[in-house]
Amino acid sequence: METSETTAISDLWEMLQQGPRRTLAQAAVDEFGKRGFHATTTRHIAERIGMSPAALYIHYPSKADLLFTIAKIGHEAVLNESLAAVEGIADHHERVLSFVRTFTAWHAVNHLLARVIQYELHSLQPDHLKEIAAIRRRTADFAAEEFGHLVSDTSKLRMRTVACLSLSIDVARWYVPGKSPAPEELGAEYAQLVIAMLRS
Amino acid sequence: METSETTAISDLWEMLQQGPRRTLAQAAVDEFGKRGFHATTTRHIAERIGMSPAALYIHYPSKADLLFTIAKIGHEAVLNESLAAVEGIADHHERVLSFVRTFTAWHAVNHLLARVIQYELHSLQPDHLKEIAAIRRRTADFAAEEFGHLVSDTSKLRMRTVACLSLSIDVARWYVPGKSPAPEELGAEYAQLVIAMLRS
DNA sequence: GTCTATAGGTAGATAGAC
DNA sequence: GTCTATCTACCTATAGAC
Repeated sequence: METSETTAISDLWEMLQQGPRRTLAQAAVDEFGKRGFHATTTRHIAERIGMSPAALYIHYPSKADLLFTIAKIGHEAVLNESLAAVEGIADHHERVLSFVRTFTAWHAVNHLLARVIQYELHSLQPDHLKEIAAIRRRTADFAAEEFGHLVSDTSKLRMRTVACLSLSIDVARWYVPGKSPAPEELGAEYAQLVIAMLRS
Repeated sequence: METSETTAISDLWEMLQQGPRRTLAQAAVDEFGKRGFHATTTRHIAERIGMSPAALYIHYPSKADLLFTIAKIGHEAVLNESLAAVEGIADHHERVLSFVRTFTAWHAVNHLLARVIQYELHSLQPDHLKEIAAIRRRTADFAAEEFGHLVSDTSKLRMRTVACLSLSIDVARWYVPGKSPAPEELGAEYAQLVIAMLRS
């Protein structure tokens, strides 16, 4: 089965209709990802797309809400792509391979978005964080269930799950397009490493 | 050999004489680590130790310089503890085990400091970043040399080194004292995982 | 060396014209 | 819906008393 990553990635922003609302969110991802949420001003975001800072407030009630929108889209995208990656695969080993390939490649391709959703949780308002945490829990639970089929010692499942997800998430921190390995290559390599970690 | 982690950790701030300069840096680590550099104000830091915001500027020329001081101390501590961890050990396998145990445990014990030094690089001034990058390179080179003795396929050494260091560094992101495994336990477990990754 | 008070700058957000 | 102009608040950093 083709994983049709390109299609999935172009669908990433589908829940925002195309137009200024989407354009602003995409610009904000680049700026937040580069400098961090608090170091980024509404002027940075607006300038990047040739608008005035005031334009942001027509489409979002606040800068904080823009971050929340991005976080929600990003986390739902990771979860949905992970679920889709194992769909129709019966063999546990193959399911884990496909999941880790997809999860890792996603963090490489979308490394700026990934930085925002993984490293700016503390910048979310409490009510926003609560909603985001629920999505993250679903992703972690899914991973634990998949990994569980390959870990014999159940007492080690929790720590191994954290470690395996952690390995792929951290790609967002160091990944440099052009310099780092291609996302699919990295995903394939990391899938092997995760298998080695789970079986050890 | 006892790794005498406690001693090493208490020596972490040795390059700052005890007094307000050290107190300020320690308070800043907690605040920067919790909220991020740009979200933290000089008032947050000063209030935590019962001083006025102005007091900071007696001991540091700027908030940016306080971050640089912290980054330098942190990165030098990681490097020095890593080098010390393998000292006197001849067997390559044992050296890697000891290094990973120490490197991982450091990021757990000092997870707030680790967050600052690993996730706030983009908040450093260009000249400061250059100096910090040099220390990071020494640590990465050291790791690559140690790991190199356990990786047969040399074409994979670079990616494996990134992955193995990445795994331990990301501990700083998710570690919660009391809830997460004890640092030494985590270090021992991660050392096994790294071995599995390198040998696979 | 530490404080209070404040200068100078800039951020998020709003008002009102078009 | 978008802009220009601006308000209010707060942040870094300094001045000057003690």
